[in-house]
This record gives sequence, C-alpha cells and structure tokens, in this order.
Amino acid sequence: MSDEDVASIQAMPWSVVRVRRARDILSLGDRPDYVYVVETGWAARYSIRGNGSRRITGFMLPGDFCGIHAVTSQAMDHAIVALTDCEVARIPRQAIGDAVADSPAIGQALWRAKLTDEAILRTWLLNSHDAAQALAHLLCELHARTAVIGMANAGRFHAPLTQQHMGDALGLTPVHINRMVKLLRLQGLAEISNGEVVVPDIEALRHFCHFSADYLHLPAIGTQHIAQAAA
Amino acid sequence: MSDEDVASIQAMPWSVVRVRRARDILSLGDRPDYVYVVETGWAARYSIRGNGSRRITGFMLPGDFCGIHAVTSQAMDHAIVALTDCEVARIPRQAIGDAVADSPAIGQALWRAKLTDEAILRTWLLNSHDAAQALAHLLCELHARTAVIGMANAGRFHAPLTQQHMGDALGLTPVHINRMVKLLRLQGLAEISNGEVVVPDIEALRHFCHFSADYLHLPAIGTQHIAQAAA
DNA sequence: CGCCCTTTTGAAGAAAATCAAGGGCAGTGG
DNA sequence: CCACTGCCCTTGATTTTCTTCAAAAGGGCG
Repeated sequence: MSDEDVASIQAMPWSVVRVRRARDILSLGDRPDYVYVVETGWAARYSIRGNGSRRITGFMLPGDFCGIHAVTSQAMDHAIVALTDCEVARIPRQAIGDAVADSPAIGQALWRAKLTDEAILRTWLLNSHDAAQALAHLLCELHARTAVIGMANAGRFHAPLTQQHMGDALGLTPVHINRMVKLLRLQGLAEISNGEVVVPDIEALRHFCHFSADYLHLPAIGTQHIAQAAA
Repeated sequence: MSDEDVASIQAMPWSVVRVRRARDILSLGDRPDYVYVVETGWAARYSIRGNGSRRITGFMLPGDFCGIHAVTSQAMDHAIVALTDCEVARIPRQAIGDAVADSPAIGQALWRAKLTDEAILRTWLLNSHDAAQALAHLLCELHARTAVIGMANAGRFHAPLTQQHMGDALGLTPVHINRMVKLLRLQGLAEISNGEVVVPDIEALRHFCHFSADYLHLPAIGTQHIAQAAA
C-alpha cells in the first residue's frame, strides 16, 4: 500500500465501542452499517446448532476485522462474541466503500484478509480428525497470530480461553479437551493454565501437528496495517 | 447489477479450457493469472494432509468461481480437481480488476460469492459432529445448489460423487459413509446410487439435519449472473 | 472374460462422548 | 473473617461412534 492509501485509511471516520466480556459484538441477523476492527481484547465467531450447542468458527485478535458482511449489507449468518472486555473500532460502511473505490490496493488488502479467514477455516476442517493434533494446531495458530502483533514472547502468550472455548472451537467436549491438554503437557509440548500458554519448543509443537504458517499469510500487509493505521 | 454491469461482464475477454476428470484445474502453489468459472461439470477444492489423506473443502458446480486467489495474486494454498470432465472459463485477472474498478456492484457481487463460500465452510464445521446429519446436510446443500442452476427436478439430482468423495468431504471413512448412506435409505430420507440422488421428501431431509438454505444466499444475484453473462 | 473401481457387510479396536463426582479458586454476602 | 456459591479444571468408569482390517459382490470396460 502506498503512503496515500495509509493516509486515506487514517482519514476514515471511526469511533470506539466498548463491549463487555461474554456480550455479542454482532448478533445473528444483524445488518451492520459499520465494519468493525478489534482494538483490544479477544473475540470469537460462533453459531448455535439445532441442539443448542455452540460452535466457535474463529478467533479474532487485536487488528482483526469482524463483520465485513457490512461490505455487502448482508445479514449476519453468525454471531461474534467478546471473549474478554473489548474495545472495537467501527468504521461506516460508506467510508470503506469510498476508500476501496479510490484505491485498488485497499480493496486488495480487504480481499487478502478475507482469503486468510477462509484459509483458516479450511485448515480447521483439515485438522478435525485428530484431537491432540487439532488442539496443538490451534495453539500454533494462536501463537503465530499473537506473535505477529507483538503479543507473544519467547514461546509464551496469553490466550483468554477456557477449555470450554477450545472445545467449542474444535468440536470436542471440554472433558476431552482436558485430556488432550494433559497429553500435551505430559509430552512437554505445551503448558496451558490460567489463560497463559507456554510452549517450550515451538518447532516441536509445530512438527507434532504439521503446522506451517504459510496459510496465515503473515506478516500480513493487509489487516494489521489497516488496523494500525486506524489506531 | 445494472444492465451496464452485465454488459461490462459480457465484454470481458475469456476462453474455455477443458479439464479431464481427476485432473487438477489449479494446483497447490499455482499463481494463476486468471479467475476461473466452472461452465460444465463438477469440481472440488481439496488439500492433502501430512499423513497423505485428502480433505475436500468444497464442491464447485457450474457457475461457481474457483481461484479467486488471482484477485490478490497470491499462491494457491489448496488445489482444485475436476470431479468430472469439465469446461472451465478463464478471465484474465486484469479484466476482473478493471471491471471492479469501474463498477462497485461487480465488486460487491464478488464479495457476496466469497462470503457464501465462507458461510459454506462454517456450516461444514457446524455439522461435523454427527455423521448421518452431516451427510444429510451435504445432500441438502447440493440439492439447493443444483436446483438454483436448474439441475435438479422434483427432489432428484445428479451428483457425480463416489462414497470416497463424500468421505473426503465430511472427514469420514468411505466405510462409514456407506453405513450412513444405508441409514438414510432405510429411513426413507434419501436414495443415493450411481451418482443419482433421489430425495422423496426434501422437507423431511432438511428437518432431519436442521438445514436452512439462508446461508447459501440463494437465489444469488452474484455468481450465477456473472456466469450466465459470461456464458 | 478378466480387471479395476466402487459398494457392501462383518468383526474387532480405537477415539471421543457421556455420566458422575470431586477439587480449586475467586467473588459474594452474612 | 468465614461460609457459600458458581465456575472451571480434573479424573474415573462406561457407552457410543467411528475407524481399521478383512472379505466379497456388483458393474463397467478393454
């Protein structure tokens, strides 16, 4: 992106909304007039199944978009919940549309962010056949994503997730998650406690679950830059 | 979309490529200079896991895009294979970019198509906890998608999939797929044989797996129209 | 006819869910 | 200050679901 593009992003009108832990940032059926960007805190996309159980289909960290649905003014077919208290920036749909019309680079950056979301979803499908690997892969994903926004140090990062959350994300019961957490701990691959994840040897963990960060397209020259510019 | 938009789509340069059954239309790592649209035949997105097994992450029917990656000139992080002999139209990236720059409506149509892809992926995750329901849901998805392009009649449609394909798509073994196919047959919900799917009571099948077609955003005013216009 | 691919079925084993119970810890209220 | 309560983590025992292994039957095609 050119300096001009960055300038046009910085010129966008925006406001910050605070959302309490466990509250929806966007709910099912909403037709948001704004595009949202998480500034602080963690959020999660989710849907509720016919039987009442919840499936988390993605995590949103600072710098991530949520509700790009606004771009097409479609109704939300899923919801987004704040996992911690969050600060969320919102930008009017119109402003985004104008910026995209002015600069192909900004449109491309949005596309790239969306393709990354999609790649993450595909990867979740890909890893859904082995519980221990799936959990390890999720940790690798979160490690890579926290690292790129400066929220991981030496294989240690904060992830405000309960085992229930991880279960909802991987499609497993909390009980089984607990056993996989124990397994990873006993194998010396990862220690999870109190929302803190410690990975003594990230390469070992990555090897265990065949993780390659390519699909995340990091360091992203899309999402993060826009978020930083907006911040 | 306006008549003008349709005209600009029809004015795009394109050519048709024929791809044999079981051949890749796009392979892992490709950096396509074209955006592809399936004209005839079925295709599937897939990735290969570390252990060599294959996961199908989506089916592409006539009128569907594949390789929108070209929009951002990123390398393909998955591959697309022809499930039957296919005719695929390809449009130079540049032509798409120009059309999007000229008309916001065309850009929005592309976004809508992409958001639908993403919604399908989320739905696959959502239904991955029960084999019989997952299979039923896949049949409902394919029924709805074939119906909208005029390829389904009275709860009967052609789906050139082996039980191996369905297994790869749902993350189950072919053996287990076979048992679920039998289960649906015995319950009178769906009859699958020889690439032909017969659903005596679509509402019963939909109820069985809690299917709602909303997430597919049909009738799409995006993809199909572009495909029709291009054809 | 014979071959390959796909479907079908059975039996045994592994993976994850379910059911059940107890423990730690933080916040709340007496 | 301490008991109570709610949430989360932990563990064991049992059951269900799916995989794996094995074998055989059907169908299209050279």
